[in-house]
Amino acid sequence: MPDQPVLPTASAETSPDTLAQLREELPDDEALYDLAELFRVFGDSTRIKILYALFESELCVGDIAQVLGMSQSSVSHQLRLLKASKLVKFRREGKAIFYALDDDHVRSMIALGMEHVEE
Amino acid sequence: MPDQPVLPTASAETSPDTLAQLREELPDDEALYDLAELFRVFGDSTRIKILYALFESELCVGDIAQVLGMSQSSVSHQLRLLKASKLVKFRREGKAIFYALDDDHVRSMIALGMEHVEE
DNA sequence: ATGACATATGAACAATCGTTCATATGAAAG
DNA sequence: CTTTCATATGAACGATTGTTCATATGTCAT
Repeated sequence: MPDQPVLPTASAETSPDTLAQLREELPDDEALYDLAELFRVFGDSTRIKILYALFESELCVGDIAQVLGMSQSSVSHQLRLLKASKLVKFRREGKAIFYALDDDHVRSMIALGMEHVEE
Repeated sequence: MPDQPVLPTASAETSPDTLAQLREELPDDEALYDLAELFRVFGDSTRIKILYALFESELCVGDIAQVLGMSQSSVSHQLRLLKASKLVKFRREGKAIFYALDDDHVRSMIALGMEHVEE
C-alpha cells in the first residue's frame, strides 16, 4: 500500500505543491488573454507593414494603401484593429484621416521583435 | 491638357515621390513576414501561458499541462511552434523533456507587451 | 442639394488555426 | 522483449481571420 494515494492527475517531475504555487503566481487569465490579443494584432503581415509605414511619419489611409499596394478597404479594416488596440492614433484633416503610431511603445515592440528575427 | 498624366492609382495627400521613397525604405517583404510570424506565435493564450509558466524555471511537458490545466497533446503541439520560433529550448532527462525560455529576449518581449496592456 | 472624394463597414468566402482523439516514438524498468 | 511512462504527431473538425465586393457615412466644393 502506497504512502500517498495515487491521484488521477499525475505529476511528472516537480512536486504537486510547487506546481500549485506556480499556477497561483500566473497572471490572471484576463491579463494573459489581453496580452495574447495584443500580440495577435502585431501578428499579421499587413498590419506590420502598416505600422512600419507609419514609423517615420503619419499617413492618410489612401497613401498607406498605395505604399503597401493594397486595397483601401483592406487597409481600413486593419486600421480598425490597430486603433482598437491603441497601436495607432488618428486625426481628421478635411476629408482625409491621418494615422500615426500611438506612442514609442509600439516602436520598441517592433524593434525588439525585429532583433529576434534577424538573429 | 494636364501637366501630369492622371495615373490610375491616385495619391491622396502626400506626393507620389515621397510615397515611392517610403515604399523603398520598408524592410523586405520576407523580413516583415517573419516578424509578423514571430508575433503570431506570441498571439495565443495557450502559448503565452506556457511562456509565463517557464518564466521562472524550466518545466517538463506534463507539468506544464498540469499547471495550465490543459491536455498533454495540446501543450505538445504548441511547444512545437514555440520551438520552431526559437522561443523555447529543451533538454532531455530520462523520459522527461524539460523546456525553458530560450533567452532573455523572450522575457523582454513579454514584459514590454504586458506594459502596454496594463495601461 | 448635388457630385466628388476619402474613409468606414457589413456580408460572404477561402484560408488558417487550435483543439481533440487516436496512435506513434522513445526511454527506462522489470 | 515487454510494459509503462513521457512526449510527439497526424487527421479531422469547429472556430477565427483577412480579403473582396458592395455600399454607407462623412466632408468639402460647386
